[in-house]
Order: sequence, then structure tokens, then C-alpha cells
Amino acid sequence: MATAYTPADVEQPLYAWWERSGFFEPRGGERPFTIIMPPPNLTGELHLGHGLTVAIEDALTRWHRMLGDDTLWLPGVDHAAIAVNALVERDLAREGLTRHELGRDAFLERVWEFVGRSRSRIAQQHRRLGASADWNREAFTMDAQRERAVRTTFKRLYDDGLIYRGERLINWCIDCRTALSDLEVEYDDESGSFWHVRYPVLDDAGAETGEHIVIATTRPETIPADTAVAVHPEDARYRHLLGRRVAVPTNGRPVPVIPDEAVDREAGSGALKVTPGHDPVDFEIGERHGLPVVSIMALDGTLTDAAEPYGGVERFEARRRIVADLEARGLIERVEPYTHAIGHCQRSGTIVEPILSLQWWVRAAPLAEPAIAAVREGRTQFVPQRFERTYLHWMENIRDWCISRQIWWGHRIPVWYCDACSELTVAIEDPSRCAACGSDRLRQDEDTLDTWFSSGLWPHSTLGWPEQTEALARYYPTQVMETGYDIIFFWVARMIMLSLYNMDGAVPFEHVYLHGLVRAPDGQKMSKSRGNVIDPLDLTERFGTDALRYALVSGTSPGNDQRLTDDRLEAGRNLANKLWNASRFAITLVEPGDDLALPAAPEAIEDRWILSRLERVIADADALMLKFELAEALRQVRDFFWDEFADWYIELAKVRVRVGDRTPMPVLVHVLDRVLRLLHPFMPFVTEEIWQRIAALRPDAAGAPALIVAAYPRPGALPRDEEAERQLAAVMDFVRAIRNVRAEKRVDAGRWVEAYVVGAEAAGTARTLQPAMEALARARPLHIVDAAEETPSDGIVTSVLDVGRVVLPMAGLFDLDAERERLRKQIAEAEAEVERQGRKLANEQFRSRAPAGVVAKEEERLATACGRLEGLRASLAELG
RNA sequence: GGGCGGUUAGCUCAGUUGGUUAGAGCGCAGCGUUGACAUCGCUGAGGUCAGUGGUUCGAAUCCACUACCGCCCA
Repeated sequence: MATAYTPADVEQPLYAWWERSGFFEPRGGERPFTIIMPPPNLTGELHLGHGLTVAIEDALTRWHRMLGDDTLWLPGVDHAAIAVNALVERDLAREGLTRHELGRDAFLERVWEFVGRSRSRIAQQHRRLGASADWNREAFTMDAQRERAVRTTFKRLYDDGLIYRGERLINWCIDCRTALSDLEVEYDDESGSFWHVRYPVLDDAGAETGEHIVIATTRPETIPADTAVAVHPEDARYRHLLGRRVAVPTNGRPVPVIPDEAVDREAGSGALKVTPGHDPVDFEIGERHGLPVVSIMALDGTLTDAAEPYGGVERFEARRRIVADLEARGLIERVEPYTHAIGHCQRSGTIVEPILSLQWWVRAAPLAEPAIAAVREGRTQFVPQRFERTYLHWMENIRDWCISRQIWWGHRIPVWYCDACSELTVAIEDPSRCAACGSDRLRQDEDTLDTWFSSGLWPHSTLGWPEQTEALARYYPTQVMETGYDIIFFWVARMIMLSLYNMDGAVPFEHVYLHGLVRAPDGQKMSKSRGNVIDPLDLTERFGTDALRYALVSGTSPGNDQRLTDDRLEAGRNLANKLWNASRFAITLVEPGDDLALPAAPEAIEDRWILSRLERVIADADALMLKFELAEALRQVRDFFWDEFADWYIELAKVRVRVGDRTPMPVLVHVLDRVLRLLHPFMPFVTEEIWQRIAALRPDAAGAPALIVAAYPRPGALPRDEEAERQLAAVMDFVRAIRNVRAEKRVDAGRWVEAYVVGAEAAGTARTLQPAMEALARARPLHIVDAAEETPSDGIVTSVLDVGRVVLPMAGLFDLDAERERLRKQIAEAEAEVERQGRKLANEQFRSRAPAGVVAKEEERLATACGRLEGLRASLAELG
């Protein structure tokens, strides 16, 4: 074996072997365990967020596979309608073409070409990250199976009256030339102006009275579409104007002054221009008062003839011109700077325009009701739990969902209009005749569906719905949906609604595990515009996939963002290398005749100790994994492996082996095997690579052809050995104390020193482990004596521990004053401790109210501290 | 405006039913090629747990308020 682990040599061959061997497919078992992978967008490369998704989901998947569950991790990709549509349009633009010039079919052909390339790249990247997903079942939101699910859902919802077509205010993106749902609009605070505009008050005859009412607006370009001015019904300033009419200043059109509770008296002048055609709040006011809706904006962002004389003028230019014209007429009272939230298209960043439009909608409230109940009743649980509130709040205030998009890439709306009778036909299969009149003069709706409509079906459409497949029966409901908290509404909420609807009220998943953002080392969000995006595959090449996964998992805690730093990646790489070398040591130590079967009851106390510690770690890891505390489980195993097994057990074993004792061999191999199993979900490659070599030493005991399908350690296999744990803790304390004195007194590292170990209880064990202690502390001769026995009193350095003390004769290096000073300092510390404990125990309140166990513990602690203090004082007295 | 999260060692973060002297990795200082590993080993320094008040025998942990940072919804 090479002296260092080289990820590049093992990762790809191992992955190919796993995949070829069918290890990623469900392998039967009593309980199913299913994770449906959140489908990455087809737009481009995987980023570190996907890396985290893989690291977590693959860890859970591999863990359950090793537990023997019937494990399915089902992968797929999402067609990202608007984004991909825009991407291909941008390519066309470079050739001087528009999609309309090209035509729908030719355009879609080009999209499918792009999709093919993108899909295979993403699949390849997933493999490099070690994802053990069942690629045979890979799904795509645009494949035939998923199209059937989409159309079936659409028809069912339509037939149930939960999908309707309606003319309402929508969010229109002028760049993407499509309607957007509310969620696809992002609000940013921007500084703008608040224009205070005078609207002339009219008399009954329609003539200006000379009086004005001042309204404040941030959007003067919409003034031509005003259909009222609203004031608060109890606002004394304007009460006399209620029922009067005022003139829209751009065109003189008379509009009423109306009372409405929605008006904020504090904002601006307290009077509000009402523009139902271009503002959602105004639209609602308009509905309450039966106001007409005037639209003045075309889909390209220019004003229409309805805004004369500004017809054909681009919206921001129109704003400038209207302001200038009003100013010229003395109708601008003042302008104040104003900061307010402005909606932008999530995709293009363009300022979104609310306009009136005929679109398809999902009636959300009836779907939300069972989705609320499912979470309230705990049938679906969020990890971390706090996101349940976020989810419920959104669900309880849900609004109808605009699902039609004016782009070509996506599921075309399965609605056909009849030119003969003007009825419409909604169908799963393309109809040839009108359902109402039988005419064949049918035109399919030109629009496509919101991408999230198809991904909302993901937990059941990927398993074959609407067909009643075996997979659906077996793997639905799934156990875990693992994704980022940033798409709770977009995706998680909609999956719950649509799955409950399609699956007769069965929840899509039992747990929603939400991870946070992976941020740059400086805490900034990674984004293309900042130029700080890190490619996960670069990291894989630099540090190894296992290191990347270690870094991601060890830094994650449910619902919280994390920074990915080189430090963490290095820690992962170092751990892989440490595993490699510890294993290399064990493997090369094994000799042909060695019996590697673990004895039922090992005799050596260090064997008993490490096996007991292993048992404890297995139990801890098991409990933590169940609670989705992956980072903590990983840390526990890592610490056990490095700080106890490598630093102590291996060192102890070396001493025995050196004198021909072969009994540590089975323990060495066994613990290593268990550590590899425990770590495999997190660091699959290095653990499998080593495990293959370990298994080769004892083929009879492996129980599996590969670590990926070997059994995960379960608690309770071996008994705990408290005694051995206590004894070894004492031995380690003695060794550390000697090392400490050596370092403090600057004894050359190679030089042997004489030492006395004094300890009543631990003396027996110390004697047993004397050769090991000598080697580890580099102390010889090492005298192990009972407390009553004599130790030298001249020229010694003493270290008093809880378990006893160590004494090192230090002739030549000894400085009486320094030693006194050292002891005094320790005495002061011990006195403080005794005093603190004494005070605590003297407190009657504490004795009567604290649990007995706690009191006993504190008493023991006091006794230990007293013993230590006594020892220190005696040592000081001996110095004279 | 409503809601949520964060503030712990120089840096990045653990600390999940309140109970030893608050931990880790990295960094820092000193020593070190003793037959797995310098991607390493040994030893050490380093914290008023954001602040104030409260609950409690006992608070980093529970409550209230404040400050700063961030996110979500309107």
C-alpha cells in the first residue's frame, strides 16, 4: 500500500464497480426507505448546494442500505422552463433569430438538443460525487411518463373546479415575456421618488373648482389608468370630498373620490390614486367598489393608446415625460425621496409589471387545507421543526397560483379550444374532436405550465403515478424529502398539496429535512454575478470526493447556512489519509498464521477498553443518525477513531506485538472494520477501498461482497466494560502527566527518564500495562508503587492527578524554587476547587432540591479534589 | 409591519430534555524523522458564552428587554 491515500486512483473505478454490480438498486428487505432526489435544473452545472444535497442524501441512503432496509434513492432532473427557454433564446439571438421566427417545433428541437447534453453532464457530476442513486429509474419532468402525470393532474383539478381560467392581475416579466407566479417575484428595497400630484376637484357639472386633492405616487406613469381616488373614510381632511369627482391629470377623465379602509392615512398625503389595472392592492379596492379596470401597458412594456398622448412610449420614458408634463402644468406639489420594495423577476431581474391578463390558475385554498392538517397532525414532520411555522403561515394565507406561462419549453397546457362552438376540451390524450360539439376545428392552448407544477408531482410521478405501479405501492409515502429551506414554498409545500390530492390523502414524505446555504469562506452567498462560485468537481479533484463530503456534512446542521473553507476540506483529506495509514499499519502487521476471529471475551484490558468504547460510539452514532444529526454522528466516530483508536489503542498494541504477542490482531482488525462501516455513509470511497483489503484478510467474516452492502454496526453487540474504561483513563492520565513534565522541563524527546507512578486503585492495571506506559511516556525505569510505598524525595518533580500521582527524579534538571512555585500554583487551583465544591455541598437548598444523583456526583468530586489537594500539600512539604 | 435565525477561543463552528474546570478543527507557541501516517506525533497558551434584568439550589442552555448581523413573509 502506498504511504498516502490517493483519491484519484480509487474513486472512479470503485464507483463504476458499484454501479455495475447493481448495488444502487433496491435490494429487498422488510422496511422500505425512500428518498426522491430534488431534481437539479437542467440549466447548467451542479453547484455546492447540490454537493451538500448529495452528501446528506447519500449518507442517509447508504446508512439505510447498510441497515438492511429496502433502500431506494431515486434521481431525476427538472426542465427549468423559463430558464432553459431563455438560455436557448439567447443562443438564437446570437444568430439574429427569435423563437417566433424559428417556429415552435424547430425551437423545441433545439431545446431538446441542449437538454440531452445538460442531462448527461449532470448525471456524470452526480457520479463523481459518489451518489449511490438508482440510475435505472432516473426521471425527467419532461419525459413521457411525467407528462402523463402532469396532464392527468391538470384534468382532475380542472374537473374538480380547482383549475380555472380567469382574467386577473398577474406579474408580467417584460424580458421573459411571460406571466409569473407570486413566488417568482423577488422584492428588493430600492430608492425612488414619491411624487405628490395635484388632482383637480370637479364640480357637479364637471368643471374644475380650483380646489385640488394631492395624492402621492411612486408610479406616475400609471396615472392614465386611474379610476378613482381613495381616502380613509374617517379622514377629516378629505371627508368633504367623498362623492365628488376629480380629474385624472393626464387626460382630464373624471373619477370618483371613494372611501376605503385600506388607505393608510399616514402614507404620503393620505389620499391614494386607485389604479386597478396596474396594482394588486388597487385591484382589490376596485373590486370592492366596482371600479372599471383600465389597462394602459402593452406586453412589451410600452404604454398603449389608452394612455394617450403617451401611447407607444416605453414605461420609464413615459414616467419621465408624464412628470415633466405635470410639472409644466404646476401639478407637481413636491417630490420626496422614497425607498420601497420593488418586485423583480427572479429569472431576469427585470422590474415586474402587474398587468391584467387571462391566465390559468390553481384554486389553492382547498388544496392547502389537507396540507395544513397533514403537518399539524405530524404525518409530515419538518427537521428542524421551526420551519413548520413558516410553512403553516404561508399555507394559511395562500393565494391562487398562476400556472400558465407564455413560453414554449414546458408542458403545453392540455386544453383545446373549439373554433366551431367556442367550448373547450381538457384531455389527457390529444383529442381529435371537440368534446362538446364533435368538431375537429381544435386549437391547443399556446401556453405552457409552470415548471413547479410538474415538480410538485415528483414524489408520486417518479414512482409511476398515475399508473398503479408496484414501485408506487412499495415506496410511497417516502421517508425523507431532503432539500434547501429556500424552496419550502416553491416546492415542498406544493408537493404536499398535490401529492395529498393525487394520492388520496397519503402524505408524500414522513420527514422534510431542510439544509441551509453553502456560502463562500467569507460568508457571502455564492453567485455567478459575484464570481465566487466554487465548482464541486474542482474540490473533488483537489481534495478527493470523500474530503469534500466530509467538509459538507461536518459543517452542516439542519436549517443553518454554512461556510465552506479550505480548512474543512483539508480536515477531510487528512482524515482519509489517517484512515488509510492506520489501516495500512494493521494490514501489514497481519501475518499468515494469525487467528483474526474476535474472541468472545478478550483478556487484555486495553482490548476490553477499546471494544467497550466502540460499543458506546456505535450507540451514540445510531441515536444521532436517527435524529438527523449527521455532523455530530460523524464527529463522534472520527474522534473515536483518531483520538482513541489511533492515538492510544494502536500505540498500546504495538508494544505487545513487538514482543511477539499476536492477541491484539483480531481486535485491531475488528475495530477498524467497524470504523470503516460507521464512516462509509460519509466517506464512501476511502472506506470501501480499505475495507476490501481488510475483508481479504478474513473473507469468512466479511458477510458481504462490498462495504456498500455490508451490515451497519448496531448497538448492543458487545457488553460495555466500565471497569476497563476507568482503568485505561487512569493509565492515559499517568502517561500524559509524565509527558507533560518532560515537556515542561524540556527533556530531550529521545531521552529516557526514570519515573514513579503512584496510584492505589489503578496500580494493578498500571503494572499490567507497564511496558506500554514505558514506551508511551518514554520512561524507564518506571516504578509502579502503592500509595504507602516510598518514593524519592530529593530533586523530584511531582504531578498530582485525580487518580494518583507521578514522580520524576530530575537530578540536574531540577530547580527547587521552580518546583515549589509549580506546586503552589496547583495547590491554589485545587483549593479553589475544594472551596467551590464545599460551598455548593454546604448549601442546604442544593442538598434538598437537586436530584440525589447530582449530589452524589458533587460529593465524589469534592472527595477527589480533597485527595488531590492533600497530595499536592504533601509533595510541597517533602520539598522542604 | 409580522415572523424566524445568529452573536461561544485569533478564524470557522459544536454544545438537543439546566448539573464537573464550556469543547473541536484550523491557526498560534515549544519540542519531535522512537518502524502506519509530517495529509503526522507530543506538550501548551487562548473564552466575563453580545449586553441588561429575571426564574432556579444551579443558566452558554429557560424567560423578558436591548444592541448588532442575516433571512423569510407582507
